Amino acid sequence: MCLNFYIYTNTDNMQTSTTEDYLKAIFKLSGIYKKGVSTNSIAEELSTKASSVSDMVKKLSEKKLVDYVKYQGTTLTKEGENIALKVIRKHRLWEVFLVEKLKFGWDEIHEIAEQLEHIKSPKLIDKLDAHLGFPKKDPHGDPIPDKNGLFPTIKKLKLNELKIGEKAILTGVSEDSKDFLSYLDTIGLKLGSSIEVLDYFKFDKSLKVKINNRSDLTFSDLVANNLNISKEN
Amino acid sequence: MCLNFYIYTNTDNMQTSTTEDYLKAIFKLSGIYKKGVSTNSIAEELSTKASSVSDMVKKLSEKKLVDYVKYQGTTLTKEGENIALKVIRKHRLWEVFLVEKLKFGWDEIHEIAEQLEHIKSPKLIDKLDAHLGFPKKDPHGDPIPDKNGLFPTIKKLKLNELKIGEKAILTGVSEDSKDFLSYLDTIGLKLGSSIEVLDYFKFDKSLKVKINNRSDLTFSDLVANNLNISKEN
DNA sequence: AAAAATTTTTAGACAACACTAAAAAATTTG
DNA sequence: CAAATTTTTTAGTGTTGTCTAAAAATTTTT
Ligand SMILES: [Mn+2]
Ligand SMILES: [Mn+2]
Ligand SMILES: [Mn+2]
Ligand SMILES: [Mn+2]
Repeated sequence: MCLNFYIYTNTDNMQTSTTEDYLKAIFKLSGIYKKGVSTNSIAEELSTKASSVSDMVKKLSEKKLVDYVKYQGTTLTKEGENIALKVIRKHRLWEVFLVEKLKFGWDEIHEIAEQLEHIKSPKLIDKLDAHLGFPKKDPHGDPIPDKNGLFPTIKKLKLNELKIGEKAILTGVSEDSKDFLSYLDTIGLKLGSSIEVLDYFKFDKSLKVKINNRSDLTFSDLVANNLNISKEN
Repeated sequence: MCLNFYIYTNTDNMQTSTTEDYLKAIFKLSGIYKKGVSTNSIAEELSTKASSVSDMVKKLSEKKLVDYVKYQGTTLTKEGENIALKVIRKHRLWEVFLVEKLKFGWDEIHEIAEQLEHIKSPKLIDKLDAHLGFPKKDPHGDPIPDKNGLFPTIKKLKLNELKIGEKAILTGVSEDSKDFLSYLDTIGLKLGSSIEVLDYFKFDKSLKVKINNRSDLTFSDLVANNLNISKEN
């Protein structure tokens, strides 16, 4: 009887799309700040207010999805991380679908995937995965977690870490906004493009680069910081 | 100034998935009862309580999506009907996707489509439509409204309207539940199957039928009433 | 280490939706 | 047509998630 009570406690652990978005945001921010994630940073990531976040992390903590101590930030529990990884898997697989099958541009898919990632079905995602041929990366170069939430941790090298004269291949982007991605489209930069650093200006940290051995142009540090690369040779 | 006010009034007419489901339910029920749709019937269709429906139709009426007079039932306005038809278009296109592309059975798709139909994106559905080759019917034989909400009104003939000796082709089903559809699967009945009425039992209105010129079996009136057919010859 | 600035939490409201119980209206029945 | 039954609405609550304003804690500055 007492055992029963224990077992069935917390069994109704189905998430709303809101709680899924919170867990995803905390997961993303955990990769950046290694300590507990700050209330303000979650609020900014989700375009909401700190007071709303404060309320929510308290509730997530009751559900044992996060560890939260007042004034000391939030970290995911194993359970919370599992849920976040499942949502990220769904988000990235749907993004592949939108680009590969429906022919959307990589700059148009984020908002749609933000909705599709919350569709609940035990079978749907694995069927989608198979339909897409078990892709390993999404259209932005991000790795897709497998059924068990595992994916290779690729050390991300940013374009602004290169020295003058070095060459690299674009392997991913750290920013999914339409503004950023359609700018890359207009300059002809896509995953796999080659980038050579021609010059570096100390004043504003901007870079003069040559892309695809053709056009010369200048990247601000902010742009360069959102371009993930792997060094050539 | 006054004009401005008028124009921008009611401009924020974005629906929640709840209101979309209400509008869809009212549309479906309007086809059956030609008068105003009763509060109780909406409640039953949506598995909710009459008091909740009473609240909601009042709100939908304020948004000019339904006409509602206390104690006299609810009907869709033109605007409400347009929204309902868009949701139905999305539901049926996603069902085609799930069966044709992801290889789901027709008995597994209803609940998933019930979620997918609420995804908001101006471009998504037309791209999906193109990807699927502009299908005209969903996996249950229901017509798919076009971009403008138009679809042919097919007069539905039900199996229990046939006389002994008549033959027909299964063109659709009026019931989407897994229980019903997987029963049809086990007896090998699918869209396009031929059905011949061998006998009719007055007592319970059940029918003895031969399907695909092979097996003989008996259908209750309830089953026969959910099988849509077109007469052969 | 006190003052100032920033971050975080609490308090109090609100909107959307759902529910139960009870009241009111409409319909069916005898 | 009055009584009984059914349908519908209202009243009062609860839950989830959001917000603003104000209080409290923490961190930074001087
Ligand atoms: Mn989302
Ligand atoms: Mn992505
Ligand atoms: Mn739905
Ligand atoms: Mn259908």
